[in-house]
Amino acid sequence: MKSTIPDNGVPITPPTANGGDREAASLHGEILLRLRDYVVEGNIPDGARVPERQLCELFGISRTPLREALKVLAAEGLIELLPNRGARVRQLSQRDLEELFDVMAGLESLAGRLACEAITDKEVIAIEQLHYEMYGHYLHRDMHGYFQTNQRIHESIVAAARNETLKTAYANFAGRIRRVRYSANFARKRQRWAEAMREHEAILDALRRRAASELSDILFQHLRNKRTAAIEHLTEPQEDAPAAP
Amino acid sequence: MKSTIPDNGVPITPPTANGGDREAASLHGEILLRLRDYVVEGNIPDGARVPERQLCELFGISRTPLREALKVLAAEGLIELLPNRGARVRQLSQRDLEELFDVMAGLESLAGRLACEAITDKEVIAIEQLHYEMYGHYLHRDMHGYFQTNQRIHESIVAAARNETLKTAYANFAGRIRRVRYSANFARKRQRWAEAMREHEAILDALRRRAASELSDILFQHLRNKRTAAIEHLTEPQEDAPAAP
DNA sequence: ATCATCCATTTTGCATTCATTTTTTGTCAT
DNA sequence: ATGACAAAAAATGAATGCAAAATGGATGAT
Repeated sequence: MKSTIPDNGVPITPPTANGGDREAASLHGEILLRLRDYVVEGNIPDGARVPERQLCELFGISRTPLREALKVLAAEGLIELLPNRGARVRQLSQRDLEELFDVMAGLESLAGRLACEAITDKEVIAIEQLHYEMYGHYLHRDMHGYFQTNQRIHESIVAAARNETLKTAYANFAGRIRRVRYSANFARKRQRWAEAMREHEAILDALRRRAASELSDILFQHLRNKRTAAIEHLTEPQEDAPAAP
Repeated sequence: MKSTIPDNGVPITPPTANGGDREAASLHGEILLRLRDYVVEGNIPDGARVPERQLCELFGISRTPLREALKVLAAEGLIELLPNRGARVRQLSQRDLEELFDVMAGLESLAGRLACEAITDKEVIAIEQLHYEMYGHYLHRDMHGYFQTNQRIHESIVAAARNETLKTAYANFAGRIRRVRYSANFARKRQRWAEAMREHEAILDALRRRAASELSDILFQHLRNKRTAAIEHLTEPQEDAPAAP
């Protein structure tokens, strides 16, 4: 007789679409991670077909695990599956991007709200540190450093929300956008940069006061503005380098 | 020479994990839909292993497409993959449920915000209609009807957000929760029911005024309260049937 | 009786094979 | 040359095969 009592093995495969952790016990899991990076990093042009056989050679595997990974990437929205015509890299329309940014904004807005309930003083201080670091990058017009620190701040807020489900979803959507960022590097307008700094001040302030609703609002607006800048950048490609305040 | 110019075929496979639309050109897509339903409807007990071979017989297919579907369901978070031990239905801890509810709350909060930007008067009126209908169910203590209408209201709000990406993500998370709901039927406390009605009044009011931030707040709080009720229900199983106001 | 060990059976993971469909190439008529 | 058509080649999607691992049960020691 077969028992339906759950066994207590440890799940190795990520519980949900997962770009963060670098674990992989099975071949298909390993391939999933590698292929996702491969696509996100833009090794296949937008809208181009995913060369199944070539990738098999590249990774040194058979088609079965690769195809399994493709199905997952399709579910994540990174690629599309065409009936009898394999997979192709999903080309995001401007509308798609707007939608993605809005969802990201919603998730971060949520993260801020939850963070207010759970964040420790120590964590707030750490974010303050990052904020000043970022301000330094801003003053030195170091865009790369600025972006990196900016991202760390947003990640810190998501981490402070104490919600793994949210974190995973956030990582998933971030991955989809990152792919676009690789091809078209988002340069911000000077004006927008100063604005963003001010918004970050407000974020920090609301976080200090644990003002959940307020933080939620500010974060959404902040991401919304980012969205506008990004979309504008896509339509009229180049923009001036940022200058000091 | 191979061209990298995108061909213009029509993608049939859902762009992301998709429980809503009933399309499927490929076998694995068909199986994905059927298997997802099969799991969500609770045909396999919590934490039990997913019998690969049996399901193949049930669906009349070979293992390959089934295994592909399993990988996707794992990515969606409905099942877990154990290395060399197949798949098992993911058992959600109380913490997992709390997280899921919070993410749902965040998504609906976002939906409300976006809806305020895009919703038409006609749509608002339609939601008002649903609201009165729901009130009728409330007065008649028709819990089933109440739930159904309630769900339609929330879906209407999500639809009014005009964001397919959001809608898809919402459906995905809703599916994960629905599985739990099948096993433990969420009965609400009488007091909570009256409260929920009041909250819905406020939701409708904010929606009429297109008060984005306010609606966002109310929706989050509304879902938060739902969460509390649901979790309480899980720990102390049964509760009284709702009475008239 | 309880527990550990070994072996048969089953299951899993991946590679390989096979039937279709699509894509490319080649031919011919205009 | 250009286009239509047909055949060859390649690809996709699914089924099958095979080695490795896990499971279950029998055996034997304590």
